[in-house]
Amino acid sequence: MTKISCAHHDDGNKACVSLVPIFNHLVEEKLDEIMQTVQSVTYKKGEVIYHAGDQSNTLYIVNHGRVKIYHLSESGKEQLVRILNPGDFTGELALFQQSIHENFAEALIDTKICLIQGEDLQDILLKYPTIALQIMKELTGRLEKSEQQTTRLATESVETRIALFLAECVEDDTRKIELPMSKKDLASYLGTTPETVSRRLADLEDQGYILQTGQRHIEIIDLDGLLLL
Amino acid sequence: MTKISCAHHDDGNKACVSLVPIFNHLVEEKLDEIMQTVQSVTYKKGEVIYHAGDQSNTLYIVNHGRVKIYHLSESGKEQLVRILNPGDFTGELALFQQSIHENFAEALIDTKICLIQGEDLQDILLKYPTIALQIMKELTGRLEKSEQQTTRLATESVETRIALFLAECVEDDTRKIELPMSKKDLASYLGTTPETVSRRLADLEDQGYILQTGQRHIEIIDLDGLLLL
DNA sequence: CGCTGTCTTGAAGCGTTTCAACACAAGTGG
DNA sequence: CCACTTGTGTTGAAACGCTTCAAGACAGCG
Repeated sequence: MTKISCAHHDDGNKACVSLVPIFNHLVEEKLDEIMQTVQSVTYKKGEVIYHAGDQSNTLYIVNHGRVKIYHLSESGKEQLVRILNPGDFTGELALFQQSIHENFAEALIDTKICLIQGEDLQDILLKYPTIALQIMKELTGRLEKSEQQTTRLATESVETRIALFLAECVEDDTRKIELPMSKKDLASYLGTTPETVSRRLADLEDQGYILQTGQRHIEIIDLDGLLLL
Repeated sequence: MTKISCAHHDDGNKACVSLVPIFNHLVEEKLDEIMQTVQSVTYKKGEVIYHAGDQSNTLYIVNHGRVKIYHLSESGKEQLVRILNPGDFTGELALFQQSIHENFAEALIDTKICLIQGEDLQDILLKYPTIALQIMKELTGRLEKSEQQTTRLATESVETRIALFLAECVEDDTRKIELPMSKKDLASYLGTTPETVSRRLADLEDQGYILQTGQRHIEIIDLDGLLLL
């Protein structure tokens, strides 16, 4: 089902590696060296990349496509942890310990992933500390985001969480946003249910803050108002 | 109120730096070098180390004492993000960007903190990549914990969150645990209210899972039972 | 086109919050 | 050392927000 190709047999990998933000400040020669250690795998939409409980010491880097990381609780409730877009990576804990995945990773669309083994990456990091700094930057950013999400779940109402999420989706200039996921997944990410998301969005629309235009399309009418909720 | 001392004027700093897990694999000579860049500050119980909104590019390492990091929402609700014990650090985002604190840091007891400026630390990391790996390990651990906490807030009931928290407080051997914080702070950490914590703990006691012995002391009667909630 | 999954809307039920009152512990000053 | 003060912890009752279940509308895809 999945296609595995070894780095030095696939020139496409070079594009892959150089695509990744954490590597793209490096000169050609170093990139070649790193490529030697990289494998790549492709997944079709809906395929599971790893399961909770799987053991692994591999770093996964999304080359192209889109991946969702989610958790299943004992009671069967799904919680979306994050979405990976091209250049994003996951599995970093595996760098330091033979660890067990807590979450599931699933390809949302056809996706190509680059793999680096923990030991290989550790060698690379010791040799090229600037890469380590890049990864640290990415990790601290993600940590900050995760703690922010924790705080919101703990202290804000669903309406406020939705409003803040929408506000963060706004690109400069345009007032129109496209939701990066289905409302079902959005509900899971925000720690609520699809029904409640639907109701609160309808409320926000009634109150004149937003306009729902299509399945995943929303127009922000009053951004400042949203942020005051 | 707070006492600032420069590293090379205070021999106590050597103990400080070598205490810190991320540094304690280094040889003497490197420690000396790092010490040159370290400042230390002491805070009395209750003093605020930094405020949300403060600008900073400093890494804070707790030498001795205890610090709580918490967030205040617009509505005035407090959310405890984490507790720092000796050897723990915070402010890592500041390494890469002149950033603004999202949270407050407050000394829970008399506390001594070591400070390293972002640029200094960046130099150190490039020179001694093993330190970068240590910090990455710490960051990934914290990220995993934060995502776990997010997931629990999103999918588990207060009772389950309390049960899981208690289970994690259990040291091997003993069944008696000491809560690492007040019940008020625990409520804030778990995203609920002191009243609810009080009620759910009473429930757990009625159901025979635990025994409340003192203000911060709980005896676990049925650990397996707790984990099945 | 008809299937399947996502989205919406309604009504009932439940867990949690809120407010208020009281018990209790720790810390302070007379 | 006790009384006083302050903050934490407990318990009750009412109110609220969210979830759940069920049924129907809608969109995407074979």
